[in-house]
Amino acid sequence: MPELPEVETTLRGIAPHIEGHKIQKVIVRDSRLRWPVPSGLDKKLHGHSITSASRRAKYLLLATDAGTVILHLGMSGSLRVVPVKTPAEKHDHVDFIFDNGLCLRLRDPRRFGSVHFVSGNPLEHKLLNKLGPEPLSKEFSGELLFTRSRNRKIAVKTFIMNNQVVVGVGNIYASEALFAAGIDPRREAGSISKARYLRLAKAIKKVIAAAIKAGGTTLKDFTQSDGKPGYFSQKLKVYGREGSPCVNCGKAIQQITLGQRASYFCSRCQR
DNA sequence: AATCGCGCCTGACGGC
DNA sequence: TGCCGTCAGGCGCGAT
Repeated sequence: MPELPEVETTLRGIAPHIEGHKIQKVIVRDSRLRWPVPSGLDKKLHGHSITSASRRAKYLLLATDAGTVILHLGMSGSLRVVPVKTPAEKHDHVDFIFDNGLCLRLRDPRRFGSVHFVSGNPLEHKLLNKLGPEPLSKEFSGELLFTRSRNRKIAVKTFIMNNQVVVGVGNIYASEALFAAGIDPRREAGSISKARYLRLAKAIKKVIAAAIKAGGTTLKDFTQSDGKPGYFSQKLKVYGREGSPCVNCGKAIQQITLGQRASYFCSRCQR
């Protein structure tokens, strides 16, 4: 379940191996991802070098002078850099083979991920052009949350998970940030004060930055078979801890469903 | 415009 | 041991 920190960790792991390198071949073993992998990728990309690898929200952007590959890891996707002769395993759907003997390999058991190719500006792509600010950018602030939430009746947790409000706040970190800010996830977004949104924005930045830092600790092994970023090892204070004592007050953490998604909180510490 | 609920998909897990 | 039902979960999309 890649959240933004895992995608960022992936980016930092793969970028040094692929930037500036020429694509020799693209192999699509299974094009049935969330949307069909575009046909003719090999023809479009053959002979072109990656000019930059970057990220927008949870989308990875691999730019060439012929166009940009947009990748999303969905629920279960992972990207690894492996020696080109490494045998593909089950669920290894797409390979980008480079002239440095390495292969960028997309694995995605549940196939919720996707691969796109655009010849123009990738940020104008339909999936990207309505996205809100990056959580770690200065454009994302408590002011923005407050302004955008006026007259909104949805639960605040659902609100901050809306990609048009702010990107990259997934289910885990939404719960964690609301706990850190002391806000009940069920509260109506439009009823929360500016002061509390200032706290919440800071909490979102803090929890995501900490998770990226934790993920970074495994980067040195990124080309090895174990491509799992280590952000799960960071201590989650509420997520997945139903029934366990709150780290602040000891009361049992509760699990509820909001917007068809598991949500965890402390009813004493979060109001 | 805002909100709600669906469905894609497979591995993990619980029950028998 | 094996089979089956259930669930999770990002997120776009159609319906309301």
